[in-house]
Amino acid sequence: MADTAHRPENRYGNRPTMKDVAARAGVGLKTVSRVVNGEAGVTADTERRVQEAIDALGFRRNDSARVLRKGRTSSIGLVLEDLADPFYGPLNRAVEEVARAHGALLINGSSAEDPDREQELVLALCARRVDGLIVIPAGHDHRYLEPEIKAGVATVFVDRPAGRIDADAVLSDSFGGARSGAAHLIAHGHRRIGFIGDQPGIHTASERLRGYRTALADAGLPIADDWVSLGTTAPRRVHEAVRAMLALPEPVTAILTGNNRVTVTVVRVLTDHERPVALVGFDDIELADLLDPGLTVIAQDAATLGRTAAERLFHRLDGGADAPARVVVPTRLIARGSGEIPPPADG
Amino acid sequence: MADTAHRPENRYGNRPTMKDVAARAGVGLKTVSRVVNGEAGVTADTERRVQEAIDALGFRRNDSARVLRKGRTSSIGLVLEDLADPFYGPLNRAVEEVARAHGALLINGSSAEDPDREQELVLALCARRVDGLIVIPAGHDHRYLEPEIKAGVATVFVDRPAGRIDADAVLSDSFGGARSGAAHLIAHGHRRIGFIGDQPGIHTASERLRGYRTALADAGLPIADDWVSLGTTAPRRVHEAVRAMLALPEPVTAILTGNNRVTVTVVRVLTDHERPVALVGFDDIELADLLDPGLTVIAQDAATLGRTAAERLFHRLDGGADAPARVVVPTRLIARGSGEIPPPADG
DNA sequence: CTGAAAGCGCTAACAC
DNA sequence: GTGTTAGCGCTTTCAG
Repeated sequence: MADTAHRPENRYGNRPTMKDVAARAGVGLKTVSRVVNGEAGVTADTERRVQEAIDALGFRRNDSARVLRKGRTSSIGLVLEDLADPFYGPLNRAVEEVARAHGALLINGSSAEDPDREQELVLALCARRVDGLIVIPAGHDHRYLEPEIKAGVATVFVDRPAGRIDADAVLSDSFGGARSGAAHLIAHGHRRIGFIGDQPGIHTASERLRGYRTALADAGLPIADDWVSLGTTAPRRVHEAVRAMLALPEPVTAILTGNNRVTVTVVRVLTDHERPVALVGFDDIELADLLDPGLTVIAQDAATLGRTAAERLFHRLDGGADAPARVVVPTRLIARGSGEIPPPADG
Repeated sequence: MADTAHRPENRYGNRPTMKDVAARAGVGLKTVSRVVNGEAGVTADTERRVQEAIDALGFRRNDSARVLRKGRTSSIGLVLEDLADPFYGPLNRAVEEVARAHGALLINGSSAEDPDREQELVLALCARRVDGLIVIPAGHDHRYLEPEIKAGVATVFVDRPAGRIDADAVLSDSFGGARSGAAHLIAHGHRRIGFIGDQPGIHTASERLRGYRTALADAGLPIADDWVSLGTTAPRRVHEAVRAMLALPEPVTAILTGNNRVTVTVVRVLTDHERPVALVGFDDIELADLLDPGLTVIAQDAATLGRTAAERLFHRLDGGADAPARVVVPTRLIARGSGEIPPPADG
């Protein structure tokens, strides 16, 4: 047909349109639209004829066109650090469930902890005109989002706050969690407690360090420089940090870790160590209860983090115009054995 | 302005369009389009003026309109069972990386192992006109996809094959993996080996059962009915199955599990059991090497599964028209101790 | 209850 | 180099 000759090659494989359905059913375009969208005002008989044409043609509404006209995509974007990280799985799922309840689809992407990639991804999502955005930030400067937010893209940050802009954020209680973890070790008699954390530029990492420091200060305990190690979560780096703390003239008798990647490496090192060393890890880990001793952790509630953020987002989309707020989700200390090991009698 | 009065309320928060940019820069619409898309044929001076207008207005191209015109969304859909399941994390990420390399975004969703929800999600993605679809099927009848596939939606199934349609599938070697796991236990002297698997309706579950049966048959070993238990992965169900096998007059001396949820429960039960029982689990588990004994597993390569499926998808999108194929990704047995426990001397 | 016309914001095709 | 026109497939508006 001359009519279709102008179409781009792979134009949806030449799918039928409402116009095609209308022609086949012998009705007007708008009537098809009414049937497809379940609107009232169509005779049962007309509806049947239209439905037959739809089935015969294999018609499915093109939401791209619908979106262009309606101005809403009914989709939200979620940018996280790594889709493969088990910590983000429950968060991702929780966001999805809320989105689903609001009839929205979820577009996902990983920043790979790279600020440029984060920005690229976020702006691509804005170009797609997602209704809202949930971001676990990799970068520290989100001013690039200002025009987008001004233009109406609701945005909620999770796990870490936004940098240099005022925006909603839903965060775990890193400070309180780390403080309670350190306090737990102190309560079990430890006086030389090491902290092995992530890079201090990361908000949660510095908050956890602050919690550790506060707990020790509150207990009137000093902190030696040798007891604190911050850096990448690379096993090698962590491995060396642990060995160094245990090789001190007065070695640490307990360790608090700043996240689960660090924890795993520390567990491996301690398994080979002759003397028992107490350990409290930040973030829960699957099977932590099956280890011997069981791993005592400060558990974050990733699902609540995601659900809260998504609910906040849809609150905004529903017109909520209150000032940007910071919501803090509590952590929970789960004692399983490793954090209850007492210091050696001579320590 | 009267011009904007007709617009829907929340129309992208009234973002500027190319027309607005053109007016402000004093150029034609097409020139703006050229600048935005980096096309050649624009003077450096014109380009600068357009760029200034873009920045001043905070313009960002509306991809919804672009998609409508171009006929391709540059997005693919991934439907999996549960975004929160750690097994799917690496798969998800691998798919994302391939999509990203092809300039496509990823729309994600969970079927929650519910065929109706799978269908609903898949059809919603088709309405969005995703270029392609990667599906971990929950249901067993995918004929609902026939019109979509015919209309040009490339579709690849992963982890389990499609039901009642002929489509590409990328699968783990469930049969070979289970067979090698059982053979491993036989090689270590076991003659009474239990199998605790998932519901037999699930393709991978029945394949793994078949691998178990084949290994025992190949070794000339009989299989008692009491040694095989299939059903949900609910801890309670698995717990009872294990206890029953261990309470037989001639109890099993080794167990092969059908997936990681089952494995976790079995480990818990065996920890409390007086006699050591050998265990090989299907699927690797984080920290499996830290358990005592270390957990011997048949590891699937979820990332390869995802990458292979995504590559196949883009191969199709690039015009690949070969017949639907089934690609099998090998598994790997990782011996860590639990699978090398010998049977008791009297067994 | 039904349909014709306009237009969402962009790109393709073709002028100039 | 640049601009004009048409139209992607749908929803909105308004007239029958």
